[in-house]
Amino acid sequence: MDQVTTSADRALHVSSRGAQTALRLRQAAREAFGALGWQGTRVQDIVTRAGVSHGTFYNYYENRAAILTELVADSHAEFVELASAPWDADDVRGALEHVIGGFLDVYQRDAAIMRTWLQAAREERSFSDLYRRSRRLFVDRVADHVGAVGAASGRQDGPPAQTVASALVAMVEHFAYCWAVLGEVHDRDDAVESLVLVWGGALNELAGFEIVKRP
Amino acid sequence: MDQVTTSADRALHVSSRGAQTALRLRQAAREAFGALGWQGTRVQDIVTRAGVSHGTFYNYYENRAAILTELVADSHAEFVELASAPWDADDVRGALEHVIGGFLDVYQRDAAIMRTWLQAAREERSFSDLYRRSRRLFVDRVADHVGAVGAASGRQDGPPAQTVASALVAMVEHFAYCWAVLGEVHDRDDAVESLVLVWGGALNELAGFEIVKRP
Amino acid sequence: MDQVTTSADRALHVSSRGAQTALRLRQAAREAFGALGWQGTRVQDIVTRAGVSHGTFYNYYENRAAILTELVADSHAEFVELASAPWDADDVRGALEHVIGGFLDVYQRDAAIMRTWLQAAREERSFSDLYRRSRRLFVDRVADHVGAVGAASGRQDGPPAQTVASALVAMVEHFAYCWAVLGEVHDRDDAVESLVLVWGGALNELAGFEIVKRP
Amino acid sequence: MDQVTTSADRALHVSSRGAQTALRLRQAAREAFGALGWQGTRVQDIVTRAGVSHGTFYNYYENRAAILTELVADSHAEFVELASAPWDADDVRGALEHVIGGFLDVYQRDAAIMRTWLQAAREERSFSDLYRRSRRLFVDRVADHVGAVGAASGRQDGPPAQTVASALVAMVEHFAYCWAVLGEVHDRDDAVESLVLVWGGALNELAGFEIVKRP
DNA sequence: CATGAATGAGCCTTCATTCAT
DNA sequence: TATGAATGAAGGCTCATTCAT
Repeated sequence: MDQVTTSADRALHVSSRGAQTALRLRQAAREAFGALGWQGTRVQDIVTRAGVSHGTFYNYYENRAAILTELVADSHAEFVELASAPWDADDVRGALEHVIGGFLDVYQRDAAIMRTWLQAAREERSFSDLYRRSRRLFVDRVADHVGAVGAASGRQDGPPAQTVASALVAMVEHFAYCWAVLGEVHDRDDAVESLVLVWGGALNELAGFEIVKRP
Repeated sequence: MDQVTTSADRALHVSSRGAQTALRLRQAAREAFGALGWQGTRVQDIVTRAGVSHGTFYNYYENRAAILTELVADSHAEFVELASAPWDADDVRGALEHVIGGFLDVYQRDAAIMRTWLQAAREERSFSDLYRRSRRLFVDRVADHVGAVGAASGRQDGPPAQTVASALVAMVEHFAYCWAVLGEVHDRDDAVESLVLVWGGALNELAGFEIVKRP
Repeated sequence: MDQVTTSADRALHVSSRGAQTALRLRQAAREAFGALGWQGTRVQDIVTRAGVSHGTFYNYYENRAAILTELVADSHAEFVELASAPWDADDVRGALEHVIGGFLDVYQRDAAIMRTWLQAAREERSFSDLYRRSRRLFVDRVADHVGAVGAASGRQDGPPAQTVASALVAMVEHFAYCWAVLGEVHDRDDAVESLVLVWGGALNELAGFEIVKRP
Repeated sequence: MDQVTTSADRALHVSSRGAQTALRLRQAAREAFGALGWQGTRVQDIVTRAGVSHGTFYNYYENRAAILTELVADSHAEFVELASAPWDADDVRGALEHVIGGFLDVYQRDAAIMRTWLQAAREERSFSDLYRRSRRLFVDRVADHVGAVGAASGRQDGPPAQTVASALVAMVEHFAYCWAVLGEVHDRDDAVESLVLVWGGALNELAGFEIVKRP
């Protein structure tokens, strides 16, 4: 009886026309967020780019955050995949190059969304939660490896694997941000080499021998 | 009506009463920004905390950005000092521990301002410029050292010093952010040890020998 | 392009399928208005309950008001019938009990519509006109009786029959509203007895003798 | 720290200028509500009449409902006073004339607000609660009297005093509404006489003798 | 007949900033 | 210097209604 109805009970958008419009809105949002940032983007900026009316937006998304959520989900999925990729224990350098290179590539391709995501994370809980979860995934995975290397070395006095892992992930992540979002100039392959060099140096320190060999 | 008002009316706030008010506003702003963030803080939030009227704010600061600029300047100065501190070339480990530890300490003490600064940097050019300059300072300094170490090793094939330096600074910086702002849990000394371990590992890689010795 | 559409396209809804849909819409509207009130009910709330699409509504009704008009017409017809029912002049008490009891019963059964009708009457002229006409019917009829009773008493100094009648009808009507719509708790038979008592008392006053006898 | 600030923390309006503006807003609201009703009145309609800007309204009232609440409070206070007035048990007719006449006068003077109040009561809980409380006050008071009269008569078989009282109050109230708000034409003194006649007739029925004598 | 996507006018509310006192 | 009232631009969101399929 007293059932509450939301604007979402309006449309399912299963038709091809509806799907088309949703797609155009997403693309328009991607452009708008990229150009104007999270705070700078008004719903108006999105619908103008999409060539639809203001009201149409609300047939598809509850608000500005909802559409960003969808865009972010795509990037997030790619990171999850990267973080879950198998790892060649016999070729640590190769594995590092692959994962770090992949990370930089995804980050650069989605730079606009990454920037917006991080902006939004400052004011909307859902985005910061997703960011934290995303980061967690990498840190935990890295901590496993770091812990294993440290344990194999037989030395007991090193710093916690979680802390080392947090530092390594922070490096890659923020380097990617400075490069892809802030526009710091680096050659992509130099970047991978540098990050692998640092990461490898850390592993060598922990292992006590050259677990990551010079190329 | 015929009372003359001079431009000195809105003056330098050198009187002790004016200075008092300005101080209270700055402290109130620090609190407000810390609690509500950059986008979340309205001028109202500041004046309420300062116990002054709305209009008074504009006697001292042009707008919300102006007061943050002052607060940020303090933190920035500390970073400049850190980045310019002398460097003991004979005790690289000790020097690293000192600078990195100092950085973490400043960051944590000023966590609220750092958070706000970075938020504001996403939408106001002046803050992002200051951030870039601040970061540049560290990166250049580190690049000098990294370059020197690499040059001493006699090897020509390593990655650019600027890129390696960017990665190392990104690591410390973003680790500090995750720790002090996002609330990731790490012991302070473990954090320093971890960061020094990674940084030292990188230098050792570049040097080709143990320039940074195990503790 | 060259397909011709005739006005018959939007036609009389005489087909069994059309009639079905119209019926479902009316029932859905009855539910929706009952649950959400006049201002609170959107076309969406009706079509959702009816299980038809948004556009379909407008194939049957011009707007929200049109469908309420139909629902209200039913209730109105019942009141007209009540107001026009024959009146047993020899058993005034019995006649009063019958009409007042009938009024309460109709009012309670249609409480949801009555509530909505009166809400809509505050902002749409057509509904308030209908309300006025409906009320007029009762008042005029009662005024006839009151006038007759007063005239029979031979006294000339009483208040106008129209005014007394207006008061009596207002009593029954608003009591019914408070009971059926606002949820004031009264036993149905006590209610009839109370209203008849007051009404009868008034007639006795006017008649100057016990035209309405104690039960 | 995380204290929430509302728009109400903005101004206290203790200055004469502020009080002036608040007064103008209230008068403007009275006019606007009177002319346009509850649903029909936009904040814009109020500020235009008051000759102030849109934003100014929100310096004084949280929203449209807040300003009506203040206006309604005045009328409500008058009803409370009426309902609490002393009652001359020796001159029931005089007492009835006084209270009923007073009620009609207040109702007519505040007709615009009464209309708006009742409109708003259909959709905002606070207004309907106030209405219920207001009505309750009268009904309870009347029920006491009706109960006393019934008890004095020694007859046990009458309807509940609460139900009779509800009917009597409903009569006066809705008659006043039809007269003052809907514009039904009645002479004020005839109206009082009619209502007293009915009310008195009811008391006489209950008492079993002429407790309310013919004038 | 049914569908549901598209439209856009319209209202509410916030808040940075100005300015007369 | 301090005050706080006034301003008004700006943006979010709703929902009745239209219309092509």
